[in-house]
Amino acid sequence: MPDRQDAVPRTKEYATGRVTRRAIIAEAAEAFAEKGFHGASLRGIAREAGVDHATLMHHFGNKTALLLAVIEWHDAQDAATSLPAMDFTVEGVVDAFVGVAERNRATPGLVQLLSTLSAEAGREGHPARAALQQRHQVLVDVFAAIIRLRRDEGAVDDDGLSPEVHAALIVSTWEGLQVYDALHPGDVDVPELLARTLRRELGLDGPLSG
Amino acid sequence: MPDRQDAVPRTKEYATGRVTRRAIIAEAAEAFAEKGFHGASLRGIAREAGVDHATLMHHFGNKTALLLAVIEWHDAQDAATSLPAMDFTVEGVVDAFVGVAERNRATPGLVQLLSTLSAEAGREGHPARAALQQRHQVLVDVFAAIIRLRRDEGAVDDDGLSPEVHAALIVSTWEGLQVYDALHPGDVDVPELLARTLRRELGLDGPLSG
DNA sequence: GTCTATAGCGAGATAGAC
DNA sequence: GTCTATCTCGCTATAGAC
Repeated sequence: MPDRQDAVPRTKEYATGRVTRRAIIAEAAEAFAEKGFHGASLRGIAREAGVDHATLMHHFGNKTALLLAVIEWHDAQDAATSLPAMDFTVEGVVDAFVGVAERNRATPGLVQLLSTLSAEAGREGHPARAALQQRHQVLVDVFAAIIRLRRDEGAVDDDGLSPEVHAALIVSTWEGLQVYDALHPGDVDVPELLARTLRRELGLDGPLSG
Repeated sequence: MPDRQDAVPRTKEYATGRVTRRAIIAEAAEAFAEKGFHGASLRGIAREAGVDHATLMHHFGNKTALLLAVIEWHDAQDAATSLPAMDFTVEGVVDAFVGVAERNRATPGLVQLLSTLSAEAGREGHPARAALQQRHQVLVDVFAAIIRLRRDEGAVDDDGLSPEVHAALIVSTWEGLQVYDALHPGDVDVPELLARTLRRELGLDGPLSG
């Protein structure tokens, strides 16, 4: 695998840096998913993208920020099509998120990277902390709203937990399942267990049997 | 903070290397919990322990192995007192593990490190993968045995999941809660939510009330 | 044999020149 | 916006001390 110096043609748009950024992100997505976060090197990614190591650093600042850019780019492809199409009903929300879990099976490398990042960002001052907190918060807000709705409908009974805490418990289970699945391949079926959890917690398995 | 070269006296036991190992582990535990896995440097830990960087490498091989040694050392202090005292009843198991979760609150740095390690080890070939798999398996075995017991007793109904998968779901929830807690401090009460989850899944909240 | 030290490689990250 | 130079780091290989 010698020089791919000219994989990105030096067009006018190239001079703006956008092509450079996108080329780096594309190479980084491949490298991270293939070799893992620590296994991939910024020098190698930069070389494959046809730029210098310091140029990559100029655009992204640090390795974690580059990984975040990769994840955002990956999310944008998924969310742009799936989430807007989600109707805000209990069944719609469950189907949408189970669908995300199912599509995640196609990119286990990125899921594992995201799990690692979530755990790493648990430390104050981590460069990705705010982004990961917001990422969780989006899920918690959706689930908490559904839980409130279902309690008002009488479909689930109030267990004494605030809807937000109950939602956090669901999100934690989902994330924990992804970690467990990566560590014990084949032992658990993440989309199925997520679906079971959601149906039970959101009262879709019959009147107050959950 | 200049040289602490002579923090460990050159006694006869020192020559066996055990004192050196323990001194390194003690410094590593402090450094990892304080600065995180990547923030702490082996050179710094070695310097604080009064040995050379290469000496540390000789004893532990790599940074991850040192972290594992720290965690094993931490576990040994906890497990040696709590788990043998656990009676193998449903209440006993729940109390024992909720107790572990409560004691974990005292060392959030190490818990966060372990969460990160679990996520990282989700990649094949990771140096700590086998150790983390076994660590999970111990928990799954205990919970699966209890679930079997409770099903035989008729205290919980068979939900169609194997006891092992159901146990894996519980372990995943616990681990996920620890990650969530580190990322959103104060939003969730890990021991309380673990206790709720265990009581519900193991049928301690009344006859088949789920 | 057991333990410790030296030297070097490639990595992430920073600073400054162009 | 890009590159050169430099820092410290994890890690390996190898040799020396007890």
